[in-house]
Amino acid sequence: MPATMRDVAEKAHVSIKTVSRVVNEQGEVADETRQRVLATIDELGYHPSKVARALVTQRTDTIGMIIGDITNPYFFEVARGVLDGADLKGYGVFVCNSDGHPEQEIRALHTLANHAVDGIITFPAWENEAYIKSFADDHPPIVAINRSFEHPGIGLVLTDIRTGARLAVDHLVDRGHSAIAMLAGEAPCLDTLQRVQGFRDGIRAHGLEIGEEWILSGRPTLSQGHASTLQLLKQYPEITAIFAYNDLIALGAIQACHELGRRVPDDCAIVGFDDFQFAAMVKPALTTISVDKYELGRQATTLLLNMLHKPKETHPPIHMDVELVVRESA
Amino acid sequence: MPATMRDVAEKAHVSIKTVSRVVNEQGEVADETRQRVLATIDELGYHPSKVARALVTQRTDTIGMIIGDITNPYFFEVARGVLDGADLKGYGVFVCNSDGHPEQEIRALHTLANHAVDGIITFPAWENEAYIKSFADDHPPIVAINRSFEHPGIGLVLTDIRTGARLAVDHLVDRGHSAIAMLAGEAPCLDTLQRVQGFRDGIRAHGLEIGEEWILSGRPTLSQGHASTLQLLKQYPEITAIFAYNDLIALGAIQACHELGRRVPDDCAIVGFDDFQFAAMVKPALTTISVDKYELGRQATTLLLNMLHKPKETHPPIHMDVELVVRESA
DNA sequence: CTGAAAGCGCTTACAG
DNA sequence: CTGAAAGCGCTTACAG
Repeated sequence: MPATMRDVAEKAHVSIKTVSRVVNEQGEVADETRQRVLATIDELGYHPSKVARALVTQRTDTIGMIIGDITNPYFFEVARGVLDGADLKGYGVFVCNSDGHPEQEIRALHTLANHAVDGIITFPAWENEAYIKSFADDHPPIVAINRSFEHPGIGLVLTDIRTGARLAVDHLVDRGHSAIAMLAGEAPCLDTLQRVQGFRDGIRAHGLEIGEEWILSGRPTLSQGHASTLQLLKQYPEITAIFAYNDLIALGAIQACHELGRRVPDDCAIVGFDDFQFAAMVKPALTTISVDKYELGRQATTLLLNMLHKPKETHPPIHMDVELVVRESA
Repeated sequence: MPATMRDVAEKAHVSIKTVSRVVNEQGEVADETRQRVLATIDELGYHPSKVARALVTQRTDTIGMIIGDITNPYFFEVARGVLDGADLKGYGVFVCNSDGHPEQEIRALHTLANHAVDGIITFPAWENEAYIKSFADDHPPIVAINRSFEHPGIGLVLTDIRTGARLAVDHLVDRGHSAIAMLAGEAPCLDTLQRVQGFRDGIRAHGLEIGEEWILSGRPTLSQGHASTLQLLKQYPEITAIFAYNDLIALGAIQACHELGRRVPDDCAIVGFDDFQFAAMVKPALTTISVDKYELGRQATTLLLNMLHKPKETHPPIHMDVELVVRESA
């Protein structure tokens, strides 16, 4: 039985509308009246109901975030940025987990819509491109991270992944490697495509030749990285360097190297991607491509809120830079 | 302009109430009518508005979660369990971040209440004990993790921390150590208290004597662990083993040992707490006290939902076991 | 500067 | 088996 606006109104001997006015700091209210209402609000411990307000304004002051793989630390670092960015602007965050399944992402999209979030931030499954575009037509704005889903109502935050992959290859070549393999992500996803493009850019620029069979796809997990590396190095022992889709895969690759008696980086150099929270703490410390994930989350939130508040304007994609961080693994 | 219940009703030539009945699967509806309504719902792509429903039922099918330190992987592993547990029961999760500040936690509590979440899961700041208890009196149920806040409306999930600390000491003594220091957490918090108790239990049981100056308090972060260890080992070089409040602190301690030219575990053994996601991947791999954080999150959610659905019943605290995991650091 | 009425999109008794 | 009325707690024009 928390106090309602009517309770405040009665106790303060004003109309409900006047209470609403002082709560929302809108319209002129006599100073004396305002003080009385404020005092009553305080006395009753009144907090306006967001639910009731939402029903009429159609805004909930809430954004939804769909996280792909919740065990991947990358997402949590982005999530931090989103949470902070939203909080700063008075928005709450409703979190869903798609576990990387396209159908679950669609379910999450509707869960969020039913809860009437004002906007959504997601790392869409590439399979959902068409669905999300049509979803955006009659739903709140969406910010898609690392996807080129150009469409009205969809804002884009894009990491310069291709350049990152290129930097990785350049570094490996610098260190004298020419037999460089790649552990890619899952197939036709932009994250993977751009890494592969950057990888090929580098290989080509340095006049190397790499067979397709040295580019392996797989889930972006530690165990996948482990398994793929085992397979790769057994089949092609001549490989001396690996560029991994992300740090988790790189970690798995390092484990595999240990098991195969290959020292990292001496017998096999490994470059990761993301520069996740513990990249510097593992053994050997990861050489990796760094992305400012927190800032990415912040930017995504800023973009989304801009889209909410200025729906008429165009909101160009935001680009995030990458950086090579050299540690021990390559 | 998503379809409303009235739109469906008009198009299907029934009353709004009948639509409500089929949506909620309550009451008898003629089969033919139901089919017609269902078809119309599908055709219009109708989704019931959670906010309208919430206004009348006073339930939002949403729980709130307040995360302490969002950079600490411990919380995210718990969060995964909460997210999954809630999703399984059709609940959404509204996430707030308190950053470990008591005032921010209070703010988060009210944000969640204003959004009318049905219940709240939090790792309360010990300073907020009184506040949270009185908050619980006229607000939705709360589940507090690792706090002995016994109070109506507050459910408890408690990790057997004291035993964990004891196991750590036993292990260190087993390995021949007698000069054992402790890097505790922040002062009068239950997490710290119980670890210190368990630590003293072990020291006493093995007939050792440890001065108070070998028990250092500090924030549960890597950099704090680093700084404290530097200070500790410079001042008391006779120390050969450290029990750390959590894995982050343990990691910092390991770094510090490296810098001081002390090998881990030979010159200084280190035991952590939590068994976080990368405990096995760091160098050296962490010996630590393992807690099933995911399960903890699941249990907390189950408890909260039970409290929601069976408010009359008593809901005894849930206890989580711990386990010693021996790796390389001790 | 302040208020009475209508309505946001649902559900809850109450009838029929 | 189905419907008309009231109301959840607010805000939005519209008056005065």
